[in-house]
Amino acid sequence: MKLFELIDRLGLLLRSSDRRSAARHGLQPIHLQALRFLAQANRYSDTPVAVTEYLGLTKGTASQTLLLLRKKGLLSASPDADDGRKTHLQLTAAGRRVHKDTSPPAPLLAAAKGLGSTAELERDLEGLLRELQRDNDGRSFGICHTCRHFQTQGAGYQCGLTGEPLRRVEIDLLCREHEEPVSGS
Amino acid sequence: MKLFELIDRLGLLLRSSDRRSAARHGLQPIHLQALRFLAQANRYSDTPVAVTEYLGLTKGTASQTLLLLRKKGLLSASPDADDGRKTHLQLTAAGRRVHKDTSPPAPLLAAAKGLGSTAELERDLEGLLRELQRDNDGRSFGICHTCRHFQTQGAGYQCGLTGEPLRRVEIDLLCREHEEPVSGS
DNA sequence: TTCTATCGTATCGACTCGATACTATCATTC
DNA sequence: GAATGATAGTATCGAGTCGATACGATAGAA
Repeated sequence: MKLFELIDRLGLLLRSSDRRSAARHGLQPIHLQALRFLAQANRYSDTPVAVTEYLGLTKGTASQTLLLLRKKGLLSASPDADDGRKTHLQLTAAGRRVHKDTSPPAPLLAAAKGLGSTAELERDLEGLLRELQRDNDGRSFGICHTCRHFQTQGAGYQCGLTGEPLRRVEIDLLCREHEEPVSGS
Repeated sequence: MKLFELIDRLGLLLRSSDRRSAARHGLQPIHLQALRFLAQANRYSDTPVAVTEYLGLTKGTASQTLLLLRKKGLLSASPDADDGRKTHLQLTAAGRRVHKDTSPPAPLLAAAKGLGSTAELERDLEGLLRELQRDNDGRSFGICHTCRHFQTQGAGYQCGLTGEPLRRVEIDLLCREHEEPVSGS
């Protein structure tokens, strides 16, 4: 199972690279992961539960991590207008600075340069990812406009699941409710 | 930088999968990583320093992790015959059982099945890996017989760096001193 | 209204992790 | 041989992750 060893080792290297860049900001690797996700999450996915699912933690652990990020001033929180249980999280200016400084890690960027085209590599990894997350928790966290529920509405867009209209900038973000289109469309 | 996001997410899923299977044995993900490495490490690499470098930790942290694995009876340690500073680590029968049960993680195995040939994927990942570890700490931890110092000696093998003869089973193991062959050979 | 599911926080104990300090052994140099 | 420096490993400390458990608050359904 050579493929596993390669991915495993790659993950190890990226993690230790993350550890170093996180340390520059007084953070842990998991904090960078959380910031990366929230920087790309749409309005249905910028909440503690979504972070919990994405990072594969329990909600208690995720809550602690997010609390620390808020305390450090990298995240701000605002209550949902309609649902009193929900909290929406946004990167502050400081949070965006940290995110920009650490994503993607410079070493990987350099490494990819020496590889030429990455198109088929990306296709293969995508396939692997889809299979894995089917097993994991069922959530794919895909990009909004590639979703089964994504609809065009005249000149605009809307989500078929919630019925809400979507702004242009939202359709490229990650969504917790994302589902692969039914095959054969 | 789509490639980064894919690898990042893949690493996250594997890690959380590791976390679950580690928990079944009362362990943390890092313990599985250590066992995986030691199960493949040759006689120059089955020591705490090698684990330290491979996992990208500090030696203090690695020492603690290994101590716990010894306390749990998954690793045994024996002093080096020639160098009083060195300690060699071996998986015990219990350690091998845990390793077999958790490597590779079942979900990945299943995911790879639906992918067909993984040859070019592996080639690409290997290239990426080589670049990354050049940046990281310089050590590639490659397989003995692919090393610049690997030599055949009559019917046997030997390491050109230490001058020691190598047994057949050793030449497929990972080595801390591994160096890519000089190009053009 | 009651029941249940969901969202989020608080607390506890085991463990990771880096930093620092320390011991012991080997290698080099004088 | 003795001093010096490099290498291998351990011990301890504080901050933080992490799962488990418990809890409170809101929402939705029966």
